[in-house]
Amino acid sequence: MEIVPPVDPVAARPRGRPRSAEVDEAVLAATVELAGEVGVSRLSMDDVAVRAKVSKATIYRRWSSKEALVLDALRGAMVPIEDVDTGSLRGDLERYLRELVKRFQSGKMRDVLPHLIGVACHDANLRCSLDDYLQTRRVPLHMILERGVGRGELAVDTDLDVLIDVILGPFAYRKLLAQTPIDEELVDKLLAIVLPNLQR
Amino acid sequence: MEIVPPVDPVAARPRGRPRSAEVDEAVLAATVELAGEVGVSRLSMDDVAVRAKVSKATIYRRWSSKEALVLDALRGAMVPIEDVDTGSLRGDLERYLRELVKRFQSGKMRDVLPHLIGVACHDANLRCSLDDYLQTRRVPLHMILERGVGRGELAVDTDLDVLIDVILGPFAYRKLLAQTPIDEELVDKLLAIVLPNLQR
Amino acid sequence: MEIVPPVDPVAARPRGRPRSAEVDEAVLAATVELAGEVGVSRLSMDDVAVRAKVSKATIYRRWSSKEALVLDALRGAMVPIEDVDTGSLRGDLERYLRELVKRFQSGKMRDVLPHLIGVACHDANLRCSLDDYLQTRRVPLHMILERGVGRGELAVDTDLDVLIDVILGPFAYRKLLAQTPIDEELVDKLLAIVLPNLQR
Amino acid sequence: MEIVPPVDPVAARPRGRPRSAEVDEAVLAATVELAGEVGVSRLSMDDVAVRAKVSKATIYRRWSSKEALVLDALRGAMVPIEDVDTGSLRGDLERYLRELVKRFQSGKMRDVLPHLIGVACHDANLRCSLDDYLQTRRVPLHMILERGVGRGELAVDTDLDVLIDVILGPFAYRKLLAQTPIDEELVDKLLAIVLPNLQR
DNA sequence: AGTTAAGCGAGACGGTACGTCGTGTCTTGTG
DNA sequence: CACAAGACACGACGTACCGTCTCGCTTAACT
Repeated sequence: MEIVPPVDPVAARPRGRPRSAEVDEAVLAATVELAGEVGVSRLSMDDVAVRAKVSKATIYRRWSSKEALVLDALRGAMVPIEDVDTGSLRGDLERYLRELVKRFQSGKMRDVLPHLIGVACHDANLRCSLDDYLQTRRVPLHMILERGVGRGELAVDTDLDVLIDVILGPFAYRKLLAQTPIDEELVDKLLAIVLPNLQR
Repeated sequence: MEIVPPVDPVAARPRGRPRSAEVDEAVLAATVELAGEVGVSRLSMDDVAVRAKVSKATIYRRWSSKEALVLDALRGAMVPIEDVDTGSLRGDLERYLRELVKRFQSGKMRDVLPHLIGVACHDANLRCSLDDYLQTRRVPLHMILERGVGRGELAVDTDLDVLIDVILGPFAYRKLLAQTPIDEELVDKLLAIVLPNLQR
Repeated sequence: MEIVPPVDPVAARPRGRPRSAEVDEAVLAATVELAGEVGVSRLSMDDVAVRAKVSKATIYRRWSSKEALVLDALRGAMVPIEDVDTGSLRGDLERYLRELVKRFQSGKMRDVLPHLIGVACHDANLRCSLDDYLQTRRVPLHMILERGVGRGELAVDTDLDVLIDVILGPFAYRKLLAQTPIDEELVDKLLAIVLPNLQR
Repeated sequence: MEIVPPVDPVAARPRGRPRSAEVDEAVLAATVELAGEVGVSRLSMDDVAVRAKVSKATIYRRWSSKEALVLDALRGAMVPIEDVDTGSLRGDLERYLRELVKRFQSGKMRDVLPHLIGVACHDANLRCSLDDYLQTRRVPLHMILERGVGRGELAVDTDLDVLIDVILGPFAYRKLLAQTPIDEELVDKLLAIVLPNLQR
């Protein structure tokens, strides 16, 4: 999303005044603050600029649109879930999903995703970044499931992608549509439904 | 979403000139047309008014915002799925989900939902109507599952609501987030995961 | 301005329900009140209708436009100045102008005229009624001046119309443009300038 | 009327991008054009914006309302009458008033004043600018009359302000109220009434 | 007494303009 | 060059007012 090209460590020394790193921080911080306060769709670039004590042009020099900025802020605010091998598929999944619940419960940037998916419908660039973002949730899950296959806990011909959809689907559904709570209970019941059927 | 209160079955005739039914039709039709042509977010109230040959004030008299209107149009465009008892849980579910797939595939109003859920985050009224809308999908499913419990195909202590989340979740996930295809294959694999003991 | 044709005492009996006289009063009263409170240009027909406890259609059945109504209200609020023969041109003029000053000082409907003249520019109907209204000020003056000619206090070839313009002009100027006070002092000084030059 | 504060002669350079002078010109020109074509009251800000190839927001950044804009345009369109000393009060006045007649006859912006004075009643800002505008007509007259006093053509104790009201009053009356012609004849007869002792 | 045409209250309606807001770009002067 | 400040084009927003209309009810005068 960033406009800045990947800087070649040597050569590629851009000419004039270098970009201030403080600006990036200030803008992202202001974005997170405002998104939390008024929601993403009522967050305006002018407000972000004022809050970050930065000019709008400076923001647009780094992010191509409001959504690009917000997505970047979201990504920054998203604490990754590292994949730990607990020795069993059930253990791995349980650990992973409990962590996921924690992420969902942390209030900040709550309505970011709902807003972004609407915009992503007609913004290929954002669409792409959003996919990218989603992978950070899918990838560890994929590894967990692969280990399960390796251990013989899952059939070799299981379609892991669909299985991931089935596992993450309820989270998406509750978050985006039903607005029902995402909690430990959901994890337990979800695993109770899905796991027994997967055992070899 | 309509502002008109539920009409008292007896008397309760509102006083002045009654609202024209043609206006409702024209506006909803124009909304569906425009949403299909340019997408929800590029649909403007001015355009709807022009297309429906209606004044903007008239639209706002009935719908409190663009989203309220669009949601109403969405509801009208949503063909319900009737619940048919095929004799088995698997049969019922399969039939229901295959119908659901068809609904998702029909292009019109495709990006309506993604747009609405962003707005519903800070619009209690819309939130409420959206919930209402979602029930249209959950209710028949609930009946199917209840029949399954009755037949002994599902354990009596199954949490049907979570099960519905698990069934509808992958659809929501693919539609709203992953943008991956929603097709017959998904139905097959989803059922294989959720109902393996009932398989064959 | 009234749409009702002058009723032929005999014949011309209109058929259906006769118009209510109370309505006329209530509407004119409401108009005067509101014009005094918020000014003519911020007075709206809807507000008048509410205040008079009357429907808008009923108002428009009697007056063709907001301005027609306001002009009618203005005319009703305008206390005429009767012409009294004091025996001398100076006496007549002085008396008349002092009365005129009183009329200008009475606050009600203060900004009616300013508003109407703007509208009259592109409303022939109103233009006509306005001329009519202005005559009620000019006619008595004309009589006074004619008596002056008769008494030999004015030259026979004096252009009375221009003279009236000169006498009323300063009032119009102060009222509409300069917003400077219209008081006894103005009368004295005006007569001091105009009268000596008119003596035969 | 301009929102820009009176620029401090020294420094006081405002910070951001300076306002474009072309915009002012384009907007004022468009206003004069449209006012001439359709009249002030049918002139809309949207039309002005389109004609001037400028955005509405830009117009509102400079003028607080339609009337403020129109008044500014009026002021620009008003060709001043310079004061020439012809050697006599009568000569000066005659020359000045004949020029004034020409201004009134020039069609452009004809109904601007009638429209503005209605609005000025409840718009202190506009009221103020209007007074300012009126001074442009009074000041030269005042100088003429002062010279008249200096020459002994007018009594030293003459109230010049009232005299100006008497001179300009008939113009205002005919223009705003009576809509009767403002021509050379008026000048002659007005002077005959006001300055008979100086005649011939 | 019943008929009938108009008056009337309520409020929907088309149309038009309003003034504001938000996005993303552009243009200054300054560091 | 980056940056702050803020002007700018574009386009949508939701509101307000005008004058007309469409209901159902009421009121008299005429049959």
